[in-house]
Amino acid sequence: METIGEILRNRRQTLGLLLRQVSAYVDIDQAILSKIERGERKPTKEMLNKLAEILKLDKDELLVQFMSEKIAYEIADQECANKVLKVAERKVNYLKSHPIKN
Amino acid sequence: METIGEILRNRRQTLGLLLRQVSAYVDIDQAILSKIERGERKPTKEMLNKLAEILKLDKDELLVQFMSEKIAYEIADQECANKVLKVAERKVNYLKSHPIKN
DNA sequence: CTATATTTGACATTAACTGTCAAGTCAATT
DNA sequence: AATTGACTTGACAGTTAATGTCAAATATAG
Repeated sequence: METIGEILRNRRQTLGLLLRQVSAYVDIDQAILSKIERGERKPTKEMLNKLAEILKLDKDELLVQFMSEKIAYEIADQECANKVLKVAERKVNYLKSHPIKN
Repeated sequence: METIGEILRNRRQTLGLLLRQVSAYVDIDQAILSKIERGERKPTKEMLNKLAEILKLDKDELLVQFMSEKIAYEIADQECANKVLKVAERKVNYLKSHPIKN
């Protein structure tokens, strides 16, 4: 199972790009990109979009990977992780089917 | 669909308890409990456990409600919310089936 | 009106997150 | 071994977010 960081790093290397080049495009310090690739920091959505662009990855897919990873790590230690996800799904559908929010 | 806050408040009122009494048991300021019940603040897991005790609610169930609500609000605005949950489930199962972490 | 319950907001404290930078490691090359 | 280039690491400062405390404001009941 590939983490976001691994996806980004593998893709970057496949394309033969350097940290320096990618981080310049995304407009962040290369130290940050390095940390993101190693899972030490989390990218913002803006960064993700830029990364998807330069690495020619699907933006939505990358976002899904990112958010699901975040959630998974949040709850993986819980006995009831799967139940949490099931209930979350019900709540999401409820929220979606129901009009305005704040 | 009942929020955590509503669950707590309804239950407290059903039992005829005052904010003051419950907050004393949980050992927090009653202003905080008031805010929790109205969704303005999030309880910690410790608070949740104490609340479950004094309100005679199932701890695990309350935790599930809490975490799923948190997740639902995090992603409900996303087009791909359901996909995120599906992928998160796969990741959770992967993490669980795989030995140690950090 | 007053007494009790709850809500609200200002405030201070603390924790978490961010980006920047310089020094450090590591591998390949000369 | 010294140099070079790519990447990593940790200290630091700045910003934002979360937390608790308290007193004043509202509301509700009697």
